[in-house]
Amino acid sequence: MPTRSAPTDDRRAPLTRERVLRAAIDLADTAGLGALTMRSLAQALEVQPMALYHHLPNKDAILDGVVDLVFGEIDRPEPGGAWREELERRARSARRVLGRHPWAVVLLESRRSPGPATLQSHEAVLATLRAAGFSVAMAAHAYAVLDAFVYGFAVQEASLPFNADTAPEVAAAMMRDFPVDAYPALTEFATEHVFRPGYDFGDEFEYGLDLILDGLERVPLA
Amino acid sequence: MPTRSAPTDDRRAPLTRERVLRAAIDLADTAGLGALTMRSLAQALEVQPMALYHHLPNKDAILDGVVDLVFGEIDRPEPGGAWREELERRARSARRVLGRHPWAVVLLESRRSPGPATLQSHEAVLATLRAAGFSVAMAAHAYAVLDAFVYGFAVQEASLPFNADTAPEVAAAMMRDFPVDAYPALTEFATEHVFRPGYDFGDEFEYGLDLILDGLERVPLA
DNA sequence: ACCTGAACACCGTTCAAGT
DNA sequence: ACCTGAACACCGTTCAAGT
Repeated sequence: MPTRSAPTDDRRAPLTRERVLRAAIDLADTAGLGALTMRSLAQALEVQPMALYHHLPNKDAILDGVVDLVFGEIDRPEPGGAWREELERRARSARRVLGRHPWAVVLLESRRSPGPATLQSHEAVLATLRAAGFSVAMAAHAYAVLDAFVYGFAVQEASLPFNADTAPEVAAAMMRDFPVDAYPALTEFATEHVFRPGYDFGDEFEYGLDLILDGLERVPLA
Repeated sequence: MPTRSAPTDDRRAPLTRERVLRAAIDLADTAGLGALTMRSLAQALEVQPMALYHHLPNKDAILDGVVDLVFGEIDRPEPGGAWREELERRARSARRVLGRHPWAVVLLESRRSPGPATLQSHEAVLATLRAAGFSVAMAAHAYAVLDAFVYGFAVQEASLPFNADTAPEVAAAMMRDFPVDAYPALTEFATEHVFRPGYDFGDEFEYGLDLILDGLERVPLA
């Protein structure tokens, strides 16, 4: 180990594109996307705001870069492997990564200039499907339905006002002034299922993923 | 008809919550979500920015209100009807509405305080599933996978940099400096399918919707 | 080559005031 | 009751300058 303090004194390391993007992700993870401003990012890096513009052209480029790093965290399927297992692994990884970076969910699918990690991710999925015998048209169908589900689920999960642990308190608060008569099915749904101890919305992910993969398995590949 | 000019001189009508929200939707439809600021909204209503605060507490409340109006545009399924047809109709309607208001896609599932139209929408879906014999647990599965797909698809569609008409030009521009060797599956996918005349990403919606509804039909309701 | 300081044209929002 | 004017504490970004 040449330098023992590499991880701690990197506030003094020279600014690089990489360091700026990593700091941006840290900031969004801890304080949310709204707290990610050029000024707060500069402060986190102990530098003046204008120093950032020397490494990235503008804030949009920072968001593009950050999205590509997040895409890079998602496991890629192995072309040539069993397609169902490989796509399952990728889907679960995507959900896990987006769980770590909930602020990234709205960014991921809305950026217009994909970076290399994003392209490699798409490449790996398509190559896996083609290697398994899917026609180009069927691969398009499969990818569209799978990705819509994975991202849609991540959006819903990221916006839940509670998790499995905090559900009881949130439930009590919501029910206090909820017009139960106007929404009987919703009330039944909440009181008898969603807010019961043991219910975890996250479990719906595996159900939906299986349903979609079952459907893709049943259909002719060409 | 008591007043012949009701639709045209409503710039002079008194400000109401309703008028503010309608103007906000118009502004976002024509100029995007980024152009929706308190100041631009006030200008569209020919009023000073601070006048808005008399009808809505803050910008967040405007976004909440706008989301609820958009939810209100989505057809609700009829409980007691054939569940598959009813949910299909709702899903198609949701996609159409989100196509009209692409800026709303990122807002719809990320707001924390649902309005009455949002609650009625959820109520109608759950009531339809329950009336068709789905158990509460199965209704939760069905709703989660369907909604994740519908919103996820809308997100993807809203962020496509092209539509069926403009695809050829966009394709040519993208291919000019695309590293085809690094992404062979992606290149094949683009040149032999997605950018071919006649391909419409929107058609993937019907494929995925059918696949999911087929899956739900096959599964026991309880 | 890399960073800074001051400024510009924006934000959402508060507060005190007008009618 | 409803709207306004001026101000505050923020934004992203440009431009000219420092080392």
